[in-house]
Amino acid sequence: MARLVAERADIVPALGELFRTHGYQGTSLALISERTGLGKGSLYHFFPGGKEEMAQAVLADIDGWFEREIFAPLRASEGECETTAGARIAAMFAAVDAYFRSGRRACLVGTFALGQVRERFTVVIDGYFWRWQVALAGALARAGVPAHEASGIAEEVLVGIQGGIVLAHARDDSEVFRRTLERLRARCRLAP
Amino acid sequence: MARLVAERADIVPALGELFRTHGYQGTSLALISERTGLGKGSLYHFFPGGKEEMAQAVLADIDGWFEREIFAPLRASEGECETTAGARIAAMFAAVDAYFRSGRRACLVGTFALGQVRERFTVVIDGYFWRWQVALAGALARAGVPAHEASGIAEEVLVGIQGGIVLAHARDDSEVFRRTLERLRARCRLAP
DNA sequence: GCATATCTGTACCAAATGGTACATACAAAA
DNA sequence: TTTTGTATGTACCATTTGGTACAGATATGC
Repeated sequence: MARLVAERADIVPALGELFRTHGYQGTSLALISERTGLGKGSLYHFFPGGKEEMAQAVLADIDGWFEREIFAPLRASEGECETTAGARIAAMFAAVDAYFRSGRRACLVGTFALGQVRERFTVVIDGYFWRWQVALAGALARAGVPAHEASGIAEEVLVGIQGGIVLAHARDDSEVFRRTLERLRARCRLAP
Repeated sequence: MARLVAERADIVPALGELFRTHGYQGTSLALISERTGLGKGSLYHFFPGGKEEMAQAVLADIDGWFEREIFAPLRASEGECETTAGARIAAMFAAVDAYFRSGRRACLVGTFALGQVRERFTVVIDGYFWRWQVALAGALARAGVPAHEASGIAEEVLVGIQGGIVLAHARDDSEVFRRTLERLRARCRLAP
């Protein structure tokens, strides 16, 4: 009985990839057990709430990552550090491209939003998109975009990212996603 | 044993709504049986291939509907009838808004594209988006949009529709979808 | 009226589902 | 070294899964 993981956080990323590619219902405990290498004993030790708690943990992990790597940097007001708001928006696009692997990786929040499972995770799903849009709109305003346009453009960016992921998957082609990001970047009045 | 349906086409729409909201794996035969009112006997009579054949039938049905109501009208060259290419594009947006119920109804093709199920239905998923984009690009060109821009704008429209659906679901708000369509309409240089 | 092809309900199947119980192995603190 | 809390594997559970078999009901053509 060699110990495989020290804490549950160690397998959350693997769980994330499973839920991404197989959906909530499509991710069976057998599959989870196989991919993580952990038996049911361990799984239910780390996640007493079973599959639902695993999904919640994954969503919290993703939410935390975006908060740290995307939302917070966007919100950081100028003066705190030397980078401009424009540079931070550019950094967001780069991070998004990397995170979603140019559209080859699905957005778990978006995937959950589309199905019936949404109801189980409403709060997280709702918060994720709202906080992203508000943070981006703020950065856009600080970058010189007229206040009444900022929120609309931010919404446009989120729509584009999600749509780009869908089309990239449908066509099995990451170029659609890259082109979309490029276009959105231009829409934010940033140099490529 | 009262007869409920004359032919399998009668229950395909109901199957579509089930797959839309519960996904492929989430749609169990028990659920199908309950919602359609048909027992397994009837279901396997109409769809000997089981669930997979049901999903294929639904996709074929959807594909046929879009071909008839969206793609073909877009392709129709001017002169065949009196409407202009611009009017046909406007009609497409209206039809899309109605079909997806302003984003409250998911796109089954998009949903399938995101998950692992994609592999089972690659051909249909691929064809659906390509034919749509090509037809729309043609109509745009005929409406006066420069040829080198038409395909890009068409892609932008498809991305926007899919992204709009995702965000409308996430926020449980159809306004995001309507705003997106409005914006895309403007992008096609059409009056609202 | 009768034969035939088309439907439909029920019973059944093996496999997989999410989940529980518990004895055992391990590591770190005492 | 013993103790204690943390992991882990295995066996097991009821339920549900997708799918089959088939007898009986219902239409339709002759």
